[in-house]
Amino acid sequence: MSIKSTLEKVISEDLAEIWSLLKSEEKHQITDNFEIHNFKKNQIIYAEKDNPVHLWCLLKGKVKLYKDGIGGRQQILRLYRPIQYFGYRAYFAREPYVSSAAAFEASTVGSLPMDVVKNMIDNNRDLAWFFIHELSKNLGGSDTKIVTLTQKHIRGRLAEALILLIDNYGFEDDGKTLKIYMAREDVANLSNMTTSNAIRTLSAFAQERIITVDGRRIKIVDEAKLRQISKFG
Amino acid sequence: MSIKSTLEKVISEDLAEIWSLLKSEEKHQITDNFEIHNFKKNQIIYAEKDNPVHLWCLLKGKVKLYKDGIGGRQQILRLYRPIQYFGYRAYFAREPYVSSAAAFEASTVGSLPMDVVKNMIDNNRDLAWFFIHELSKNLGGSDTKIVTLTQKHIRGRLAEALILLIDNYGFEDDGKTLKIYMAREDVANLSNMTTSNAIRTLSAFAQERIITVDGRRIKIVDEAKLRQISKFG
DNA sequence: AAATTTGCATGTTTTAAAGCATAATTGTAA
DNA sequence: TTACAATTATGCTTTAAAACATGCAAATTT
Repeated sequence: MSIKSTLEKVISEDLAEIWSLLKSEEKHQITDNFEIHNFKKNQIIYAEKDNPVHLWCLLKGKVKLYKDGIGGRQQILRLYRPIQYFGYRAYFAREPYVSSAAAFEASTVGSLPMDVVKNMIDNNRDLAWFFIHELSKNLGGSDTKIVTLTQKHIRGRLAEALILLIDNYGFEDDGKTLKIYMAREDVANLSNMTTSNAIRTLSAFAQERIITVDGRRIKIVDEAKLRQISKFG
Repeated sequence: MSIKSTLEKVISEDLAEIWSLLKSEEKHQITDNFEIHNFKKNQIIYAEKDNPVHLWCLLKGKVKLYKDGIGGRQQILRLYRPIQYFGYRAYFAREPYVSSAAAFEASTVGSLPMDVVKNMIDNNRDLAWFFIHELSKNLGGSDTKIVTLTQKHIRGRLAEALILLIDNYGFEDDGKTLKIYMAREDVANLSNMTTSNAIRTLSAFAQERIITVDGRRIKIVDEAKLRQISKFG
């Protein structure tokens, strides 16, 4: 099977959501310009201050969007799973990236030049709406995050982070084990706390039988309790 | 002069940015559906959890977009000046508002039903781009805010808030006095701190001759120093 | 297998900011 | 004009979380 037909297969099978919005000339535009990249665990896909050139599409693996802050502190802003798109905001805002993207684990990512995307939006109303919708959802999420990360206490923030992980990556077949395995440091960077406090608070949750922890394997035992802690703050 | 022609005048003079993007049928659609409202100081324009129905356009005055958090603590997310648009994000995200909008001072605001806006976007590529661009800029701003509000110290956050006020509302004719007069509580809500600490830190800045404070009149004496404090954190 | 690094865990100390109390001042309504 | 409420100002106390220190275990490298 040729590279090109493999590509078309991957694209047409995996990009369902956007793909179905496209006309056939647009599909050609994509297959001609789409490139597939493999990133290793922790490899950076793009970095803050870079100029946005591509739309990125996560095909396989997990990707984090984060921002480096003060004293090496990192804040994870959003998590991506297949099939999701990222890296387009800065281009639309006509500014360099304000955040960085890195592979959380070995990942396969497709790229498409943003000028191609721009042309497609110009000629496809549905595609324009797709991005308006995505941007609007993300903006609501970030506005909400501003308040929860600044006002909730450590336990509330960690509970919320765990719920985010559930919503984003779901459970293993047992219906309890989180389908993402991340370092304590990343858990901390997700919930705006130090690594020490992430460890401490995870231990506390385990002691209270809200979760069980076995290395990076986290089992959610009492999701209701978790949501309750998240709400209180 | 009839109400309608007044309206057309107001609209065509003040809505320059969007207006110039419109075709003439669209202009009629607007004048037929556009309503003008007056809000008193501190009056709420819409509230969190409401369903978004209108696009709002600030014609005169100042408006804050904010979110009520824990224990009555309020976080100001964005500030609007004439002529700016707000209230559309939630509609595009197909969800209720996650934040509230209130007049900071006596303000005049125009409203236009979002279904009209939707139709216009469907038929006007430039208008689609206008919203994609606005949403993208706002998302970058919120993502940045997440990090500065969680990681910078009080002085850095206040300095940043003051710079935001400069950028948003500018100076009086003297080139030094901030063209917005807000309660210490609002300064606090803008920079994620308690009212006490906003007062304390403003006093500290005054003592260090970075600003002068006379009631709600804030004069920026040393903007460079302010930017320096904001950067350090 | 030994050595070294990396990540996890937990206790102690320090500190930035919140919380609370109390005046002083200003604005506002009766 | 007085009376009342709201806002601003300042000092003192408390506390949540960071910072720091140390130990242990697992994973990697040599």
